[in-house]
Amino acid sequence: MKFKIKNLGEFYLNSPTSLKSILPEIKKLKKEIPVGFKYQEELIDWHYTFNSSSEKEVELEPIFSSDLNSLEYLRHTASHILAQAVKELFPSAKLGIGPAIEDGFYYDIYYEQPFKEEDLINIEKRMKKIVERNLPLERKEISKEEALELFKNLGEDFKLELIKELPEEKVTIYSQGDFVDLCKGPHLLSTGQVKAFKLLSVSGAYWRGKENNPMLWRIYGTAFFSEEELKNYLKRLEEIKKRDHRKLGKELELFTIEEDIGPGLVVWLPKGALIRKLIEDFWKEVHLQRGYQLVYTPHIALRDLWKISGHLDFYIENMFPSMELESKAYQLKPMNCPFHIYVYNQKRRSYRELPLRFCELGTVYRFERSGVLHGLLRVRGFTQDDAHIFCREDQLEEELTRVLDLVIYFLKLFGFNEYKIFISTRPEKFVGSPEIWDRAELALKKALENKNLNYEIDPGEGVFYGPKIDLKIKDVLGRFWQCSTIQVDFNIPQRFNLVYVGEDNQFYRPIMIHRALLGSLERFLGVLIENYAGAFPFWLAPIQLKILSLTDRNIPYGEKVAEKFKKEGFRVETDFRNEKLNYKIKIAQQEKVPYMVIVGDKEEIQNTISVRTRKGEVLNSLKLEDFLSQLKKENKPYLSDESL
RNA sequence: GCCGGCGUAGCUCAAUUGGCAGAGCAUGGGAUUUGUAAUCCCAAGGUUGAGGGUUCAAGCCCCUCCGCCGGCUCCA
Repeated sequence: MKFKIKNLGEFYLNSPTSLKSILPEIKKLKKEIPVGFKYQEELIDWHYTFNSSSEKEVELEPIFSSDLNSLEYLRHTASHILAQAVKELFPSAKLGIGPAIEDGFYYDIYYEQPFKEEDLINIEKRMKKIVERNLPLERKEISKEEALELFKNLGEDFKLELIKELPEEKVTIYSQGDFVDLCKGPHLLSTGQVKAFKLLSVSGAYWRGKENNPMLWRIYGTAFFSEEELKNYLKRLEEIKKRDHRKLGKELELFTIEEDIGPGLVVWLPKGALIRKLIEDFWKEVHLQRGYQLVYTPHIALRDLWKISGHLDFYIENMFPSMELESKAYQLKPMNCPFHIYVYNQKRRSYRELPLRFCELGTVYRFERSGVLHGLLRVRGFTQDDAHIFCREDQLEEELTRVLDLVIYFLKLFGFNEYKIFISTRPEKFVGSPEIWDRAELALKKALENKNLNYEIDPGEGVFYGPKIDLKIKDVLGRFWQCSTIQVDFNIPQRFNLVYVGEDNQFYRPIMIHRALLGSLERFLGVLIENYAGAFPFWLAPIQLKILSLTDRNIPYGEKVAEKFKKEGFRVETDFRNEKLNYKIKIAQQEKVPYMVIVGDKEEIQNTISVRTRKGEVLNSLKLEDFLSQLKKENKPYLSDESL
């Protein structure tokens, strides 16, 4: 068998042995030794054995430690080392699964007692010893029967369950020293290659994520090829902690969630409310410009409305319970769509009127289980930047394209230029005909292609009423957040018997698009706080300027300056307290005010101002008029691409 | 909801084996009149998340509940 390895040359193997056999030859090349290989889009390791001679020539792409894929090998091996360490320290522990994940790895392990933070320290120490032992890994293919026998003897009940469900006749196992695990790989050559790792946390996790299954302990960790990368990652975790919107929200007095008011219910404090107002005003303005019509609808409605819409059938576990009043049942709304249906149904609609686009910043209430609430990102009452578009089928693609255009316009405005986009297609249980689903899915794809956007398909993950596009935005720290969603709905127009009159005077059913661009204002602001680290751009800063007086003598001049800014519509605060300038700067800096305007005797005499930016730049003796005209230019939503 | 951890002044955090609840910041008063990230002094501030129990004595130990944090699951 011939192996062609990109940039490394050609190698030969006669009998079916693992790739390790060619390792000595590669070592002779005195080049970096690959971590593993990519073979037909799959990651394989040195332990991999090509068993048939039918493939005479095999092309392999080497994967080096600089390649992102290499982390999969490292972390997967790290998770085995973790499992081995736990088994050595706690022999009665039973192993669940232990994959490599985005930022590290975990292993789910059953044990009679919970693992504590101190246990993690000991486990980590034992892991270091296993790394020092530099145990070579071995891969073996065995039959299912053999595997069942092996793991039965080891008492690994969870592994038995996994093996029974595997479709293949043969399964692979990896071993290192005395430790054996069911695993399809890929792995490193030996445990000694795991250089920099750290265990991070432990928490409960149901076996296979199912609530009636037993709970295992999930130990999380991360691993890198160098100490430096590990250090950088830990630094990033610190940075994430510093930017936590719950912490900044308190420090900057943006919002509060009070035990006495209720879990998951947000109170916007004046500064946070102001940011929200600025975004809302802009949002409304843009929507009106783009052919949407603004509506307002109530927060509760008769419960029967939700019977017609189908929410009581498929959404009830997310709804607050009903309220009885004068023998009528009312329901707090979990969604805005039924209300917009009635806006549509105010009169007989003609094909000429379509598309109709109704938008609303609609506050909805959804019951979320107590354990999942999280700051602004997961709440029980939130305001969607919602809209429902009613259109003809032949308008679907164009409408979807317009929505995408709008969503990207908004996201760019806030500096989000990278996205992950997913199309969710027809699930097993669905309404409407397969044909109309196919046409809608095609419309979604075409709309994305019209905007030159890459996407992935989530097969079968659509809601039962129609396919959808979900958009995840990437923030400055490289994290992804789901905000925007665009959903096609064949169900609700039918349930409410929506029609329009066509050119031929017949009745037709419109298609409805649900869409939220920012998602919910609560979540979006939470993401924004973290993205900006609380330092909002000038147009959104709750306090744009702070006037700092040097001494009490300068207060009247300071007041005059403040008035001029206020007259131009800027948001100004003054700090005329009898304190040192340093102190006032420190405070303004903590408040993340974009510009500190300093007035002292010198400025007063020259009739100027001195400005310090929150980045620390100092501009002395500016003419007020010059600074004002600069600010006027800056006081607009930021657009990275003016052509949008 | 489940598992583990946590809950002390407005905020951030101390309080040894169970032995008089304390500091910094913020707040109020006073002194000082200040030049680019914290001037000094004084004062006030608490039913230690709530309720119950053990004890001569509970912030600390036990039970129940509430909330928060990290996960599981779900999603805007």
